Amino acid sequence: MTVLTLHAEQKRSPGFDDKRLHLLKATAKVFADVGYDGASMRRIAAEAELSLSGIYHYVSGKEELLYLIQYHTFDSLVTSLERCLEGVSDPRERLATAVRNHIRHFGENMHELKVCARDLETLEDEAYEAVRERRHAYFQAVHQIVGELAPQGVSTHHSWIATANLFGMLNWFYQWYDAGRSKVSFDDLAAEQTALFLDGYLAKEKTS
Amino acid sequence: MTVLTLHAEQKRSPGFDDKRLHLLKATAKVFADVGYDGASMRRIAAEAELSLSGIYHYVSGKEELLYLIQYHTFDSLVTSLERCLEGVSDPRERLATAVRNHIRHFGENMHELKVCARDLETLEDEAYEAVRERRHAYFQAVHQIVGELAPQGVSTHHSWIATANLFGMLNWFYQWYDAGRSKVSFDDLAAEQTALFLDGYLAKEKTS
Amino acid sequence: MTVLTLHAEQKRSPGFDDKRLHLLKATAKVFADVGYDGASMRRIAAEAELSLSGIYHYVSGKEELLYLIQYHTFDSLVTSLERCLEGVSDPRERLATAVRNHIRHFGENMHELKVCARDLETLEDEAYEAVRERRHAYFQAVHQIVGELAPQGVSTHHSWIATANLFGMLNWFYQWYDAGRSKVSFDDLAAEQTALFLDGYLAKEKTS
Amino acid sequence: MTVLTLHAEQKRSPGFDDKRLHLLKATAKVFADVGYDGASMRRIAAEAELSLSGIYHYVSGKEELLYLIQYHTFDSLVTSLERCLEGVSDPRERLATAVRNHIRHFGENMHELKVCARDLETLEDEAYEAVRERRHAYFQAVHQIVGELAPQGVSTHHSWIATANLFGMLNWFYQWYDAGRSKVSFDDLAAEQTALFLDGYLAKEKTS
DNA sequence: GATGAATGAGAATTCATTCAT
DNA sequence: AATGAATGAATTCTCATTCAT
Repeated sequence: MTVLTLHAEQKRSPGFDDKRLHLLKATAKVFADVGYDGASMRRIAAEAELSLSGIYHYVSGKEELLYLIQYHTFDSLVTSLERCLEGVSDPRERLATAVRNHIRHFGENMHELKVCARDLETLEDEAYEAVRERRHAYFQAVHQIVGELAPQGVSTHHSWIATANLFGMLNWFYQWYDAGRSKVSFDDLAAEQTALFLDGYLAKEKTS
Repeated sequence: MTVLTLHAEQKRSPGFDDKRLHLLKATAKVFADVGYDGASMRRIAAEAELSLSGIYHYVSGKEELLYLIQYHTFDSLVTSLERCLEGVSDPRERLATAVRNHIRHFGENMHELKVCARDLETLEDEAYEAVRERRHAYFQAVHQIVGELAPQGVSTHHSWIATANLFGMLNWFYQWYDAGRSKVSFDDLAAEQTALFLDGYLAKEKTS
Repeated sequence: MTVLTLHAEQKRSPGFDDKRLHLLKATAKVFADVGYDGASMRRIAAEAELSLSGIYHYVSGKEELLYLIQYHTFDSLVTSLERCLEGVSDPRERLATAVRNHIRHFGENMHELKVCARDLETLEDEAYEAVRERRHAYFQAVHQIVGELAPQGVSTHHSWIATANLFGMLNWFYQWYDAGRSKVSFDDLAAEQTALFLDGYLAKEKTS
Repeated sequence: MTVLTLHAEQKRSPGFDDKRLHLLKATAKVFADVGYDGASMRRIAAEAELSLSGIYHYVSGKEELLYLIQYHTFDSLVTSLERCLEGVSDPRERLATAVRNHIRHFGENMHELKVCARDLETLEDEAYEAVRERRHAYFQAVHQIVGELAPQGVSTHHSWIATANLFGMLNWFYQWYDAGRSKVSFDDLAAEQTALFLDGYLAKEKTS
């Protein structure tokens, strides 16, 4: 697969990247709806308002579509997290920031995140590894924030599992959050999840 | 679709149900590995050591396979939860029991649970509704336990979201738990997750 | 490619091999007409009076069709040559026998031979090697006969090139022989080619 | 198809014909490698270092590429044969000259000749006829030389078949001649083939 | 003169399913 | 009860070609 090389800069005509982004957005929508395997190139083409073969001008195939979506998503998460954390030093506040960043990103790019959750194991070989690297970079960034919350002698193992559970809380919400009907704003939800993680359900209730 | 009627008792030859169970187990393994859409009946047949057309003796088609796996899974969760809770009255202990039950079930039926998480929205119409009903029954049972933890005036809305987050924590673990390598036992993990939910990360760390 | 393993015995239902042979005949006709690349599976299916997907019951794909035709052809040539040569010891007569065998085979299986000539370099890897081995076995058998014609100190290099030229004469005839119109019988043609090779054009003319 | 009209002079910009020749050379290489049907315009463009659509400035389409290559090849053979034969009157020497001319041409334009051998029947209608006319002109020229070798009462039928066999010998060599490895020079090969045709294998061996 | 974008037609192949046996 | 044969529909992808720029 030459998926990776395609990610490298290939200056093409102006507007090329815009249209490609448009295609990726449309694809994410379809993938989110019916999954990678359930999605047909025909449907993607329809969603992107392109001809079926037109897709292959922007992308080498279905796999590359998935790759670009996933890589881009995790890369954005890493980047935006770094930016959000600048100048924030209080450990609790750092966690709150990370959760808020995650949930906002989720809310604004629900389709993409869903694709990252559902079809994480679909890619293979180099493409899988490239996504995995970004994903781990993001996980480690959050893991470090969690670790710094309780510095005195908490094992890495403990904080690792806690981080994994935190991500469970955060990521699962695509399963129950229905943008249209829900009455919780993203920031409120993030605050609630931060509190739940930091102080637990009962403690939180006392203070709320 | 006549998926639902097929679930009703149709006494066939002796051993029929055993073989059907065997088929469902094999199917769950394949679905868990490559997803519903990615799975071919041929591969399922191979995994179940049946001929391709032999499958259609036990089941009306691919959709019914998914239906039976999902319905059975949520139904088992509801049933086993009820049995586990018998005689347990302390609210915290009831939650611990529920979590333990969930995680044990998860651990022993990882394939099926993964199929329930990944391909939740694949079924349609009656089959979807039937599964949804069992799923909600299970959710409500746990939701009630959560609600009873903080009886004085916590809004249903709050406890609902807390329950959803709890399920996120619990269900996400198929994404990171590698049966072979992990050093946490299921019960230890359940205990940790219960503590995390009840007292939060910091509180837990103090007492551990 | 699993092309080679498929050639191994796989006892299937009775009649399977008959139908497969029928398919191969039809395929050879199409390949001979428009070449391997120019042939569509649709057209092959039509020629074989099978549904498009029905082909895939007998054969793993287009490549295997080509492989089976070519392997079978060279294998038959080797086998029939051996049988024809039994009990023939005069060197000139042995050559005449070989040429006659070749041309008869050609005449009766024009399509297949054409496919062997035109699309010799299409197959790859193991399939190519397997065909090549049979092809070389056949070439060597004829080469040996040629070598035995002039035993006293003719270099292998000379006899090799002479054999190659002989095959040129023999094989090229699919380019000019039109079964319908031609007035030469296969055996007459073979005799003429043998004489040409052995004695040259002028010598032959003197005696004819 | 307007293939034929395009061959007529259409004075375009200076350098046009040079570039077109370059394109034809590149095309012949690709056609020789993978055949007409196996060749894609994309690959031809890459080989010619042109943009895909740039090809259509020089040529009306894929078919015309094949047409030009084949027509040009047979036309060159006719022309160069005529020139070579000037002043040569000995019948045997005339044949030797014709063979030498053919093999030299072959050696220097292996790709083109291969395309003429393999994809002879691909063109249709007018384009096919135009090539066929040149091809026949060439065949007849050689046929006449062969006929003159044994003037006294050899039937045209006999000499026709002998000529066809001669062409078999000559043309087949693209199947076995590997420019890199072979130790025979083109002229030596031509001499050997002339001798083989004139005196046969055994006679030749006596004198060599 | 040259090319990137775009596309309709068609390619090989796989799919879930049916049915005669 | 069980299965091999068969198929229509749909899959991803490539093709030669056109056209606006």
